[in-house]
Amino acid sequence: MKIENEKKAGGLRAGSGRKVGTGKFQEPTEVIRIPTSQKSVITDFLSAYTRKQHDNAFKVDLDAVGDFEFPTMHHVPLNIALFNSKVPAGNPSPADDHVESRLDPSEFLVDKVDATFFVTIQGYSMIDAGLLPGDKAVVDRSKLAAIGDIVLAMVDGDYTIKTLARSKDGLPLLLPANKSGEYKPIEVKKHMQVEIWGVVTGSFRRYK
Amino acid sequence: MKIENEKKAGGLRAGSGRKVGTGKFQEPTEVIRIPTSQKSVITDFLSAYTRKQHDNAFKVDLDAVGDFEFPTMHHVPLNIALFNSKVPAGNPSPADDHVESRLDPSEFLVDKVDATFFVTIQGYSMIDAGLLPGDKAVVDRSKLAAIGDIVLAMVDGDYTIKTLARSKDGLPLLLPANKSGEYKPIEVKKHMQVEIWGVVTGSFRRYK
DNA sequence: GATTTTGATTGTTGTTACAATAATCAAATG
DNA sequence: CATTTGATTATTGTAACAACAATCAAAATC
Repeated sequence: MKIENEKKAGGLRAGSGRKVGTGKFQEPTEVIRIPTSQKSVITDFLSAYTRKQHDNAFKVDLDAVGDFEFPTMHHVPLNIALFNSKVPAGNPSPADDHVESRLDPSEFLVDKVDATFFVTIQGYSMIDAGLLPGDKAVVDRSKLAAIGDIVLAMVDGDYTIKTLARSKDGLPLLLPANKSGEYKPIEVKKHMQVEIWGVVTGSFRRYK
Repeated sequence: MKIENEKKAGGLRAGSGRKVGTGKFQEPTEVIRIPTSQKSVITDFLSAYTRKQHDNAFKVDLDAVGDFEFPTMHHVPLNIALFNSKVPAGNPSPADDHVESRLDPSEFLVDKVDATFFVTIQGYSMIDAGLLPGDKAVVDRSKLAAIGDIVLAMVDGDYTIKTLARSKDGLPLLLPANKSGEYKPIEVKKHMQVEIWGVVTGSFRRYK
């Protein structure tokens, strides 16, 4: 037996309904079309982005939870000879002695695969640190930035790589490494939106 | 008055219709939902990606005989999270060089494993080429050295890394890359024992 | 009066559907 | 033989959707 309108606990409520920003991205979304081959790349980027959003929102240690993760690197280990350039005169052969050690660039450069990403350097602001345009900077999100570290920071929406320092009044300072003086230090003021995304732990490049 | 089937130049044609891969991305696409704030970042990434696809199209066409196939030469698992640094606001220049697809540093740096070794840089003679003391230079012995290449040479029993050039009289010249003038070019004379050991194809370092 | 239940309401999200456009083919035309 | 033509199929941006999740305050219950 069904009686209509017998009970009505619900109904029209002013201001009811789900609130904006309660979704995965905590902000409005939209739909775009992408090439299939780049889907995983973009979803990786977005998972990193959402992770950051959640980090900032809750300030909890998500590493313990392990919900979010970068793809694991299926890496084929290489072991390539590293030579000491002070090889004594004579006829040294790379196949023989004088091998300082054997190393794999990926293992050498990357500590935590799931906390590491690469950024391509633009501009000459860090040239004195040996970072040229086009170089790939290895960024480790898991490391705590210390004074003197080269860091990837987002300042008012733009990414920049600078040396982290502290000004006399205690506020953070982002220093370029370019003697020319073309690039100015960024003093972090209260009103600025600055976030340290990670510490630059290494770099690599190709010449040819 | 309409007469049906008066003229029909068209009609069913086997194999007719638009071909796959004729779109902007030259590959299948799909739809994903993204946070609105990241739309420009992702569209930048995609525009740079399509630009690269088009650049490569020439090479592909040369040896592509059968259907459409991408040169899966590096089907080797290469990974690590993408990051695409945002193009500075107000700068509409295409972001080609900021595109990072998944990257394995070892794959990126080493072409022929058997012909590659590493040398640790000492001294500041190549600092303007971005080679600092302690950096690991990637040396490929299989590549032919050309004028302008950074090479590992053995001069009278000592190893040195310099830029290969040619002097006015046609003899090889090994140029340092250091504006300070502290390091002098090495003019290769007849009586000298000079051997090019390989071409420096890349480098890498750790900061922390 | 305080707490819990309830149903309408609204945002989220992954997917599908669609319409306009673009590319392609071979028969028909000239 | 070159051009026109209309059917055909892919592309692509967007709209629509369905299932779900979150929220509210009235109603029911304690």
